[in-house]
Amino acid sequence: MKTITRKEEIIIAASQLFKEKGYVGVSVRDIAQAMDMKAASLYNHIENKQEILSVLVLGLAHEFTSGMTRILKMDISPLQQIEKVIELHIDITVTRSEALAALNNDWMHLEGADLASFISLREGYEDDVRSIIKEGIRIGQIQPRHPEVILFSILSTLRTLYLWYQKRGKLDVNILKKDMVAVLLRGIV
Amino acid sequence: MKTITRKEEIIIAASQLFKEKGYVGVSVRDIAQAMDMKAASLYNHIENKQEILSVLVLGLAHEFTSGMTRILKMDISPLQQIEKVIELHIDITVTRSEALAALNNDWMHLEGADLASFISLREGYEDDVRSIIKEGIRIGQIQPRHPEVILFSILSTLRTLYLWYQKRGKLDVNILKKDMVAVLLRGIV
DNA sequence: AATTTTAACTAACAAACGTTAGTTTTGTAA
DNA sequence: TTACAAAACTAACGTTTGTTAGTTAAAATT
Repeated sequence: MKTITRKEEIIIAASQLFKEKGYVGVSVRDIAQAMDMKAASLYNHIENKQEILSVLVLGLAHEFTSGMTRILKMDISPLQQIEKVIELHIDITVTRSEALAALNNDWMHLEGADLASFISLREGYEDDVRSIIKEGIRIGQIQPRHPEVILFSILSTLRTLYLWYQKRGKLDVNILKKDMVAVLLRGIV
Repeated sequence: MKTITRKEEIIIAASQLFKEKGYVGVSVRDIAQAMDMKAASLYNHIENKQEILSVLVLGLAHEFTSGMTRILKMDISPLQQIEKVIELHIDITVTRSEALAALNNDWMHLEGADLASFISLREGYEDDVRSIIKEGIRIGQIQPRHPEVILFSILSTLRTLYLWYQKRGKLDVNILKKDMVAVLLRGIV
């Protein structure tokens, strides 16, 4: 029985506000109002405002990293790994779109160790995708284009999918995966 | 002789700060400091803080719109029009990356008529790209995939190019255009 | 040389910010 | 029923926010 703590409720409420106005644009009083309580009461559950951001951003970053670790362990071709990466992003987009917004737009408002930790996780993740692409090129499975262009064009599409997914009536996830894989891998012509 | 006004200097300085910390994360005192003056002095040149954002975002939105108008007037195929759209985005990314950051991340902090005007410009622009894609599909030049997936995957890549362009050593614009067109249109396999 | 305009300054404002301290209410366990 | 812990409250704090008013120095115009 997975029960939800008050702290988690606060973080969920905050993440929805962050998605609309950004971390700095949302005050603790805004968050409190969304929870139907007074701002000071929040501090019975959280240490400070930044902890909310940290839980959202670092929590999600670890989800990506562990997803990547799982993919790298699979005994499949680079191209199939890229497919798995696309599916990973889509799954996370569907289930955690608010946290994704925070990760994309507000990570720079982390400080100290949390900020350093996030940057390192993100760089590691990009390095992993880059390696897959390079290996795919090496064995002739992927076109010998500048790897950075490929890396960027795939990742930026996947990273901003959350902006678009819900707006367009939440179409079926499996159809979305199929179409995204097709468009990203095989192009549109 | 195109001289630069003090107001424009302020807007340029502000846009660089906005790119790092976001519109709400930058105070007018931050902007003043970057200009080596006191915050109150800014108000000899601007009406208020939001005017800076408005000039950046709406100015750029009109650049996109007029670029699109130019493309739609050309007597070329849908696929060639998409190519032109890609080139338009790359040109703007290279010359106006700070304003692009504001347009992407801070447009929601506009208010009233400016906000409405931006939303309408953006929707019109997306409609234009969508129409090109649909026509391309109709005449068999573009794969009969869900047009929204194609639209989104191209636009999101182009919109976030600014995040990535400068980081990777500002490679040659023409090479970039060629590679982006290839990856976005013909895929990577 | 006198006048006007431009663009900086200092000082201050009311409002909003994140956060703390101390107190009261609410729900659970003895 | 009492005792305790959890979670709300009120009140306030020191800062920072965007902005205004009034003043002064320099530059341009008459």
